[in-house]
Amino acid sequence: MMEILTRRQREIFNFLRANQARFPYPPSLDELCEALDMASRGSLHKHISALVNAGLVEPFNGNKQTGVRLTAQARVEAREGQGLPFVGAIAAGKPIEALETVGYMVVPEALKTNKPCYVLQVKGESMVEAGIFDGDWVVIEQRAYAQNGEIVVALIDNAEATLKYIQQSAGQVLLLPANAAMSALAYRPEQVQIQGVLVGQMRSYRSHANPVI
Amino acid sequence: MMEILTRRQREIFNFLRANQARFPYPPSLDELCEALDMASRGSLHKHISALVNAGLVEPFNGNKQTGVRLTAQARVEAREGQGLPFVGAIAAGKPIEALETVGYMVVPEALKTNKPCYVLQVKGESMVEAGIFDGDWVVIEQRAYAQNGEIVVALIDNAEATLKYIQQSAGQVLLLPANAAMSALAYRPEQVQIQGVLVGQMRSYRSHANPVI
DNA sequence: GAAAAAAGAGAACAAAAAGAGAACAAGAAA
DNA sequence: TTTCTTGTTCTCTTTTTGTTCTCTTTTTTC
Repeated sequence: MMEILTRRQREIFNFLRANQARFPYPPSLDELCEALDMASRGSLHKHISALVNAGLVEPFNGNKQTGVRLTAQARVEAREGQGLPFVGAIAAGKPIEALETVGYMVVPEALKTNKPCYVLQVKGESMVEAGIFDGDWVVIEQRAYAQNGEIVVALIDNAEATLKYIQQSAGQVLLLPANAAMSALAYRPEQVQIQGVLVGQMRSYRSHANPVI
Repeated sequence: MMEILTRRQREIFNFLRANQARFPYPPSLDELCEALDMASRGSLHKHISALVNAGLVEPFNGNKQTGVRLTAQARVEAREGQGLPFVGAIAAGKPIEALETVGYMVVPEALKTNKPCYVLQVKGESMVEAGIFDGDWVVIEQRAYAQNGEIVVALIDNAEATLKYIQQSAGQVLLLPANAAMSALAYRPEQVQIQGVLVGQMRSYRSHANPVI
């Protein structure tokens, strides 16, 4: 009954799971062919049939319905992976490590990468000229290095975490605010630990919006 | 009784849902035909009938009323859908009515309200000082009125749509950009039609992020 | 390398869905 | 009245979609 999936079948299932938000409506076999860069509807049908058999995709003519849609079970599984960890606010004098995961926040696909990401709330005015305001949420891709000019979460002297533009050169790391009222700070490379790079930003214009689920 | 909608039926339903406030009055079948770029009223009628059957659209002759209007239930369902309609970019010289629902975008709870909302992509620099940049996505609550000081999507002379601060007084409506290089514009109240109010904003720092596809 | 399994291309087919267009009655507007 | 718009019902054609084949290519396994 519950046959084991082949590699390609699992590949297609993962594609469906990861991209269900891409399709406004359950995709037809033809549409899926294009999305998967396949030329033959018949070939794809073979795979989808296997997924139906495995209980991961709704059968077509069982319901009189067109389009490939995941079963409820498969969908729940997909949603668990949708939220990013929300680790609270980026507060001066407090390393990110000290921040626990407070909850999870659903973030649009376009605002994250396919690497591990987390969400921070911004405190302070240091990046206002970059369009990042006090209270905004930022999506951070977790990594320890950055390109010059990127906006990073940097931990300074293992004590203070800030969101700033970074400019690295031999023997010196510059952290540049986007605020004419503040000045750039220079550090030795060993003082600065990159905790992630900005990949997305969000703002609510409601007074008491609560992001966490 | 509650039949399952076909793809086209759901497509049309979503169109209605996303555009209900864009029609001053409930649209007739002919008007909808034009909006949907269909040539045959009879064909559309078939779809609308299916929606009536599904309890999503008010029956015509039940009420002695013309025009297609959603049922109360359909409005509730609008909230259950996880994504908001993404209606494309807000471009100068183009009324919002002309924009179709291009797709759907998953938006954090904190960035929307419990009223109908939709997502627009911002074109232009008129709101940079409010932290809204070219290419950002904004979440708009669909309503026809606004408080002074709110940022609104305004349709001017039924032709041009923009995102601006609004300042209404007797006999005059001011639309204020957040850009020192641009100047405020004054209109008579009847020239300005409010299409929605800004409730959320998002930005991606990835190069080619596509929210809907 | 041979055999087996998996994946793919492409054609053909039936059913469903979508669409065009005509016709008609009821009502509103001129 | 006449004219126009509205919803409604038809028939007919076109397009889309799932399904089932056969055949070829690629990958895996022994």
